[in-house]
Amino acid sequence: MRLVIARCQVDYVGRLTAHLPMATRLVLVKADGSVSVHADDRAYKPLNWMSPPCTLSVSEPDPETAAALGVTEVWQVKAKDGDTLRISLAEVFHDSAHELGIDPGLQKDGVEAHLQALLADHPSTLGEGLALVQREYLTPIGPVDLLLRDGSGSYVAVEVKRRGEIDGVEQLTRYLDLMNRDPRLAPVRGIFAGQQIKPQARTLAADRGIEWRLIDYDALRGMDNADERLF
Amino acid sequence: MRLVIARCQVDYVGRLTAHLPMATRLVLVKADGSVSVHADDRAYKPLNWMSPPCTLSVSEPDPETAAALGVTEVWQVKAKDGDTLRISLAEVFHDSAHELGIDPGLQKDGVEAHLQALLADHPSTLGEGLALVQREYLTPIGPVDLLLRDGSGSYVAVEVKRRGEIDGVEQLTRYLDLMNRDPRLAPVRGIFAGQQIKPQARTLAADRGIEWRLIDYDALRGMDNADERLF
DNA sequence: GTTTGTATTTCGAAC
DNA sequence: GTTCGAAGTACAAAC
Repeated sequence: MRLVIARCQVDYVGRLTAHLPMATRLVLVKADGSVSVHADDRAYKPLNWMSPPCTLSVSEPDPETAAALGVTEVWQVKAKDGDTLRISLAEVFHDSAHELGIDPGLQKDGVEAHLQALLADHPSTLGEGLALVQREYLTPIGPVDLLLRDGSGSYVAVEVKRRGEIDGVEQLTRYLDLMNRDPRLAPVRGIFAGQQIKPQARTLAADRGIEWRLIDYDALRGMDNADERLF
Repeated sequence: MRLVIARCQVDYVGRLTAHLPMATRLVLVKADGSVSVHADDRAYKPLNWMSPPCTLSVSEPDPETAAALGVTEVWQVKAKDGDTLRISLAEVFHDSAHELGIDPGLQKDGVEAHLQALLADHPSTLGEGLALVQREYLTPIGPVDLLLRDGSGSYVAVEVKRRGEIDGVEQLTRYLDLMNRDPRLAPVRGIFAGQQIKPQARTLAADRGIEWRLIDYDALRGMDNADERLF
């Protein structure tokens, strides 16, 4: 990885045309050839970037820009589809290269899938007497996250979201409409479950006769660990 | 901005739980307090990050981790809602700080808007005998980029994209369906125009009876300059 | 302040 | 390879 701190001007021509006036910035050139330009704020998004695969070529500035802006070097980063990032470097304050090696990669925990798995193991969290029939129960328009059965034998369709929003309620509504047309399943009621559920999603769910449940992920995980310890 | 290249282990607890095993990475600490951790690939997204506002505090590792992993320093980055990024530093290969100042910011240039303006000025580029009726012709479901009329007086709806993809064809299809229900407009035919048009967009357009046209942006701009010179 | 929509989205999985 | 959906999405505009 090469780290360059320099006064530079950046021009991008590709999906849009963008221009960064001359200022001091960090330019990162990574081992995969990708290039990014960072300002001194914002953690997530670079000011400008070129995703790999792309190729960097260094050239001299034309005499006028060299004279006018003090540009000493021009980096041209090109993608296969012609997208171009042009970095015109003036003063270079820092320039260093480092060997990093391949990263072992991120281990994620707690995504929607895990939430679904935990709820599948502990369906009673969603309501007294509920039992799992099937995960990812397939309907013609897609899979229902959890299909449960309550104490009286009625089916319950559950949609699990990390953050419950309106579209999730719409999705569950479509499943319920469909399932309730199947005499082997009907009547099916719905539960919308999420770590968070937006106010409007709650309102819509209630309006559709769908129950909603807030899920305490940490508590569920605790139950799971307790299980592992017990058995 | 502080640049640190170090062997480190990273743990994030917040909206999810994530873990990065010990490896050499770049850690960026920006002037707004934000922190990001980069591997030696991918331009856009850091491996891990903490968005501002957040606060960084440095502490000693507990003796066991210090002994086991060689951790010499622990950085704890906390957001207001409790999200925490913990960076456990072992070997530090590089550590430097730089004053960058406030960035003047990105200037985006709407190529699509310009393309539309140029085509409005030169509608015959899209076909013999075509003349402009209106730009941004409003339908109940949104504006059609260009409404033209051909030599026989029939209307032509034009959708302009820098990169034509399937969704653009779908959009134009909706406009055409609607406009063709208006007896004052019907029959309306469609032209899908773009600097690039993806193969599947071409296929879909053809299938829908929509013509597509590749636009030479530079040539159009040339025509525009020529006009300015003439008049 | 909250909701909605966009992004040079990126990224991964399913098909 | 293409399409679809999720993301610790981030980010800006509209309400």
